Amino acid sequence: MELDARKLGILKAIIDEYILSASPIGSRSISKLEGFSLSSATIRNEMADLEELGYLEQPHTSAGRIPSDKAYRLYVDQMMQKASLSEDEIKIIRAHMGAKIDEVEAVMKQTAQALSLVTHYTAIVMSPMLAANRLRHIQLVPLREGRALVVIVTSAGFSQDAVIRIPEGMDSYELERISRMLTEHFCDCRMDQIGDSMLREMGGELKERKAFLNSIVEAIDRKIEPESQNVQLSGATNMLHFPEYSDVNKAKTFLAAVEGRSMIYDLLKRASKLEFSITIGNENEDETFKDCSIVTATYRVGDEPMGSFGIIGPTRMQYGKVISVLEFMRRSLSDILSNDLDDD
Amino acid sequence: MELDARKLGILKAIIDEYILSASPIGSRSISKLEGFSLSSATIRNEMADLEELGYLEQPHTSAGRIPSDKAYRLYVDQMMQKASLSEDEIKIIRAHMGAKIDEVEAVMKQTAQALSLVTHYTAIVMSPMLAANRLRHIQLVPLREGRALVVIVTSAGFSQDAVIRIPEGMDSYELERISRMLTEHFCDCRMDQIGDSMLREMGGELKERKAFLNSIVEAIDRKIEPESQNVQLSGATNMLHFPEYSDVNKAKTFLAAVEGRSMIYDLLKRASKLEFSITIGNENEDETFKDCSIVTATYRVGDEPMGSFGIIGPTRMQYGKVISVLEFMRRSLSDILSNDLDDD
DNA sequence: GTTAGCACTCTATTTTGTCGAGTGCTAACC
DNA sequence: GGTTAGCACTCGACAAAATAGAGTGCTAAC
Repeated sequence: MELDARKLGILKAIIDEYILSASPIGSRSISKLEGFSLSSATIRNEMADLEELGYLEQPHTSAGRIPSDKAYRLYVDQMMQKASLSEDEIKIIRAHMGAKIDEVEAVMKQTAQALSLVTHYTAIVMSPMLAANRLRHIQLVPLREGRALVVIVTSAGFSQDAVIRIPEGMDSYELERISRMLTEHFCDCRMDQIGDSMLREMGGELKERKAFLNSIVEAIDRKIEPESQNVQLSGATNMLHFPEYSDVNKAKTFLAAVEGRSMIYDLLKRASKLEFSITIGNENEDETFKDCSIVTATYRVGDEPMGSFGIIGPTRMQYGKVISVLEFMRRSLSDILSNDLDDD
Repeated sequence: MELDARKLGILKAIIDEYILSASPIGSRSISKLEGFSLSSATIRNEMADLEELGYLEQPHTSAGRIPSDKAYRLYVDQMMQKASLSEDEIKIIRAHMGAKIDEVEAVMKQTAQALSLVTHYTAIVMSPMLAANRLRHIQLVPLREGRALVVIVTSAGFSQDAVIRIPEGMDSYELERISRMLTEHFCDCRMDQIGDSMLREMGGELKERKAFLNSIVEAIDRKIEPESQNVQLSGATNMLHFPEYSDVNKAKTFLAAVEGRSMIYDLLKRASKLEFSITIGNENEDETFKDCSIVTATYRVGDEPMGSFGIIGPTRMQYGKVISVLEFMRRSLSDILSNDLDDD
C-alpha cells in the first residue's frame, strides 16, 4: 500500500484541521471540506489505511484521528506551505527590534519577546558565541582602588566586559600600556585561543605580570562562552493557552524544564550547527519535549554562525507561520548585529 | 468581645496548621493538638467568636475555618516567630552567591535563584538604582569605525556601559581627552543630574561637541534607571506546586503577570523606600496578587538604598522562614555589592 | 465555663444513565 | 473495483443521583 495523491490530500487536510482545532478529526468533517467530493465512508477507508501506515493515531476506538509525529515530519518536509507574514506581524517585530538597543543582551531580549508575541509560542534565544570571533581590542579601565574593568571588542563588533583585580600600585598609565600591548599581541587571535597563545608568548616584559595576565584571560574565557544563564526566554506561559497543557502537571513539568534554561541551552547549541532545524515530538531527545516541536534558526554575523534561536510549541504547531517568522527574524537579527547595533 | 490569650493561641494554631496543610482547619484537629486540653466543642465556640471578629473565614457552612488577611496581619505583627535558617539552607545560598561573579546582573540572577531555591516561592530581584549614586569615572573606549563604548563608574563601584556613535575623525587621543575632561567636570555629580549640569556648564571648549556630549548623556540616562526588563525572576513555576494554583487559569494569570515584569518592577520600586515590607492578600493593590503575599527587603551599598528584592507566595506563606531568608540575603547582598564584587 | 451528643449542612466522590460523535462492516450501487 | 448508504457498536463526555464524611451549631447536662 502506498501513499497516493488522494491519501496525501486527506492527510494534509487532517493535519491542517488538527493544528487549528486540537481535537481528533472525524471522517465526516473532512468529507464536508471544500475540495473533497467523497463521502465520509470513503474517507473512513482511507483513514484506516493511513492509520495502518503509521500516519494517524486514534486516541480511542470511537474518536476521530490525530496525526502522528511521522505525519508531521512528512508535512514539514513535503506538504506544508510557508505562510508569509502579515503587515501587522511585521509591524510588531519592527516595533520591538527598532527600539534603541545598545547591548547584545538587550537585543536578545527583544528578539525573544518579538518572537513569542508574533507566534504565541515559547521563544528561546541564545546569546552569540564569541569563541570563533577574533580579538580586535582590549582596554583596561581603572575603577575604584584595586579594580579595573577589562573591555574586549571582537572582530564581529561585540564588546564584553568584566571586573578584575589589579596589583597594588598599578596606575592608569600602566594599564594603558598593558592594554596597547595586549591589543597588539593578540589582535586577530581567536577568542578561545588567547589563553594558549598567551602561555606561549608570555616571555619578555610581560613575564613579571603573569598572575595579572592570567586573571585577564580567565575573565575573557568566562565571557566568550555564553552560559545557560544567557538564554533568553519569552512567552513560556503561552503554552498554558493550549489544551495540550490544561493539565497542571504537564504544564509544571514543561515550565520547570524551560525555566531551568540548561536544556534549552544545550538544545540551541546543538542547533547552531544548522541553518534551520525542526524536531518533532519524539525526535526530541528530551522526555519533557516529547510532545513539543522545536524549530530553530541560526543567526550569523558576516559569514560566521553566532548563535541560534527558536520556537517551542505543541507538535500541532503552525509550522508554516513559525518558519516564516524565524526566517524573517534571522535576517533582522543578522543585520542588526552586523551593522546597526546602537543605531536609531 | 476581645482577643484574650486563649483566642490568640487558637488563632495562631489555626494559622500554623493552615500554612502547612492549605485546607480548612476543623475544631477537632485543633483540640487534638499538643498544648490544647480543650474539647472540640469549646474550640468551636472560640472559633465562632474569632470568625465574628473577622479573623477567620468559612469557605462554606460545614467546612473548617481558614485565616483571613486580617489574621495574617496580626500573625506577622505579633505572633510569628522568625525561623532561623538551617545549615543546608545557608549552604545553598553560599553555593549560589559564592560563585565568581563579576557583573551586577549576574549577582541579581544568582540572588533570585538562591531565594527561590531556599523558599520554594517566587523570587524577584531588582537591579540597583544608580540615580542616587555619584559619578566617579567616565571612560570612552574606541570600538570599530565610528563607535565607542562609554564606561561609567559610580561612587558605589558599579559600572555600566553603552555603545555610542562618535563623530567622523575623532581619534582615540581625543576620546581620552574628553574622558578626562568629563570625569573631572562631573565627578561627584549625582548620576541623574549629569544631564542638567552638562547643559549649564557646557560652555567653553566642549561647545563644539554638543551633539556628541548629548548622546553620551542620553546613554547614561538610559543606564541609571533600571527598567522592568532588569527585574530578575526565579521560581515562578514554584507557584504551581501550591493547591491554590491548581486551577490552570489562576496559574496563567499569575504567571503572565510576573512574566510581564512591569508590575513587579513598580512594586519593588515602591518597596525600596522601606527596609522591609510585608503586604498580605488584599493589601496588594494589584488584583492579580489579591491572594498572594509579598515580602520585600531593600539592599544598600554603604548607607544608600540601592534596590529591593523579595518573595511572592500564597497568603498562606511561611512568613517566619521567608523573613529570615530575606534578612540573611539582604546582608549578603549588601556585603557583596559593597566590597566583594569579583572576589573569589 | 466546659463538654458530650445529635441533627443538620454542604462538599467531594462515586455511581448510574444518557447522548452523540465516530467507527467498522456489509451490502448495494455505478 | 471503487464508492457509498446504512446500521450496529464503542467509548468518552456530561449530567443527575446516590453516598460518605467532615464539620458545624445548638442544646442540655456536667
